[in-house]
Amino acid sequence: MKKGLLYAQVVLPLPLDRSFDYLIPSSLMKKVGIGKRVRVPFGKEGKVGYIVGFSSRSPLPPKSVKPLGMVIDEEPLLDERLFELSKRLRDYYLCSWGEALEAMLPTSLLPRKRGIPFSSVMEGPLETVPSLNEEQKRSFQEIVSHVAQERPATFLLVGPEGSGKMELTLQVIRTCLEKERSSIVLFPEISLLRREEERFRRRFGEKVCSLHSQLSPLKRYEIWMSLKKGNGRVVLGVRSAVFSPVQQLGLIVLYEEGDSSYKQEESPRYHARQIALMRSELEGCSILLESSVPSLESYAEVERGRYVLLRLSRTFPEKHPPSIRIVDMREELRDQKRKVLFSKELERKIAEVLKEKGQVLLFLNRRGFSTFIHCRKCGSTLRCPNCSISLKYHFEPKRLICHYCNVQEKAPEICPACRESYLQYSGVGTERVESEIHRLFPEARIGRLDADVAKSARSQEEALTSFRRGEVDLLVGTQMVVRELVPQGIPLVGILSADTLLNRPDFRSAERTFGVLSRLMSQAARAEGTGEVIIQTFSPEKIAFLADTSQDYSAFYQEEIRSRKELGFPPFGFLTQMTFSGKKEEKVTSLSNSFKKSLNRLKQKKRLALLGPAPCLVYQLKGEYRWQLLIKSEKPIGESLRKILKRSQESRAVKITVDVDPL
DNA sequence: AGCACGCCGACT
DNA sequence: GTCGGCGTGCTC
Repeated sequence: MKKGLLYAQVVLPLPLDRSFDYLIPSSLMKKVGIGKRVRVPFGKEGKVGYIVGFSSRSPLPPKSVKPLGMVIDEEPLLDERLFELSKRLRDYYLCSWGEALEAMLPTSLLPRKRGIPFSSVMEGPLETVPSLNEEQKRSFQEIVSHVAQERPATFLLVGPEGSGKMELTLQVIRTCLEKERSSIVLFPEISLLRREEERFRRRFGEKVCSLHSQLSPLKRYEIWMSLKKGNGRVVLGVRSAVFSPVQQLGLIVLYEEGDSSYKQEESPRYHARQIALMRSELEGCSILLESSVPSLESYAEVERGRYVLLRLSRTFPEKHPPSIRIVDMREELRDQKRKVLFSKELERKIAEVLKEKGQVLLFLNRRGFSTFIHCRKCGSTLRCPNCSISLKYHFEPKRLICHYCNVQEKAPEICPACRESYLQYSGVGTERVESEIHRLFPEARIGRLDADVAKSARSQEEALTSFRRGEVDLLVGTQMVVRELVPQGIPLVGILSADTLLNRPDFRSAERTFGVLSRLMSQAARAEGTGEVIIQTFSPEKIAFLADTSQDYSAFYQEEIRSRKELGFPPFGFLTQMTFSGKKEEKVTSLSNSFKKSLNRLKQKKRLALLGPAPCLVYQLKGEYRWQLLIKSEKPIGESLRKILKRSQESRAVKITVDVDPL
């Protein structure tokens, strides 16, 4: 410690945009250091905070400054680079410094938070390295030339499942290891990580470690500390592992880079890809983004010459693309005089495939049995008491459930408003599809996979493996079935309502739809015979375009990028979403309006476009009113926004949340 | 965020 | 007469 520095500046794990000064007792003078954790008196209980700086004077009257309790760490938990990263995280995503630091540390180092104990140790003989084909070799050389010469670059590796993306990754990592460089490999979810884990271990043995929430807190802590010491060289993990304290970081890999789980939906609302880019700047590592369907943002970076595009095609088995049928549900409605779940064509096709002992996959992105219940007498709809959302009827557990706050009620026999028994259950979810299939095809063995089934990891895995093994003839599911299920391909894939994907009030809805359609279509690609995809929709023209371009990403890209440019949405400029929430609606609206006025002063200088304030899509959530304000800007506006926030946050009747680069 | 303090409504 | 609602201010 330098002489004469008396006060330590400490940040705390609270949403407070400031630090607190503490006197450094002479006994601790040798132990203090930037980035070290300290126990400090704070309020009633005291807290654990982080030293972020020192000063020789404090603006406070001397007797109101309290001394540090103790210095917890011998060495700072985060080295200079990660400490610097915490500042960038704080500034970019507008959280407090303390929150940023906490997000970077394993939960076992945070007070009052614990993970679920789990342990997996696996050792086996090291695997021999398969050779790459010509196409893979070219991509390999390209990446390795950057990594080896320490010219960091970001690569976008595009290829279908079975094109050897993972093998290529393994070999790049091996080259990194030869250069004493570590790697971080990120997966969207733990189940995907677990699927690849063994392969990594067989290849790299003890150099591999996994870092995720299923490990016991102690294990997590041990792994984290050993990484810091430079022991682990290949880290597998989900989103938060992007902060792994590995030494000599050479490469960060994001598997399925467009997956929305890379975005954290609580403060700090960071995106792992963005953090990877920050680490690349600070530590000079390369980034490898992988996907079967790249995100529009990443592809745009390729077009701008900032990312390097690498393509792989399928190796073995060779697959034939499926035939695609788009069923116009307007005609179906006209012919059958009522809304139907299955078009005649889809029903006939399911019957055919089942008869030939083939498998069927049905996709519908709505869970539950009925998605809304209304009274035919008085017209009222059954709504959640806390949220402005219609309640969904779930056959299991035969109750009405709110998908936002999870409130559950008994399903009423009579209308709660008019007390008559004219309640109609309509709107279709996966449970309803399951029961309908059961009625139409009583012989078929049916499986279902959605968030309700996936509540336990085991039943999720069960649903998948029983379909893979052919123990189930027909699987109905939500988003969770879009990744590859059967390596040889599925003869029939039915998309029951493409409109529920497309008609969402979100500028990314076309991209989302395209992603789901492309992935489902590749599932119907078969090594033997021809698979078929039947898409039911009320907007056949738009869906036809998205389906046709599924084999040609750049055609989709050209069209979509034009509309993004027209509307000024990403990748053209930045988006920041502000949400104002509180129990008193007029306070919420007035604060959101006055916030807009403050922003208006910056409008010219920073070239902002302000959309709203408008009620959120779910404008009542858990009993609170919510309004939002969307800010379009050319560059990040964190700094200006923080200043305005500081002035506006005085009233606590309204909570303000900021989401930078919202999804 | 958590906690204390302080000022107005329905109750043992 | 009290218990308790949540609006406001403070934490080094």
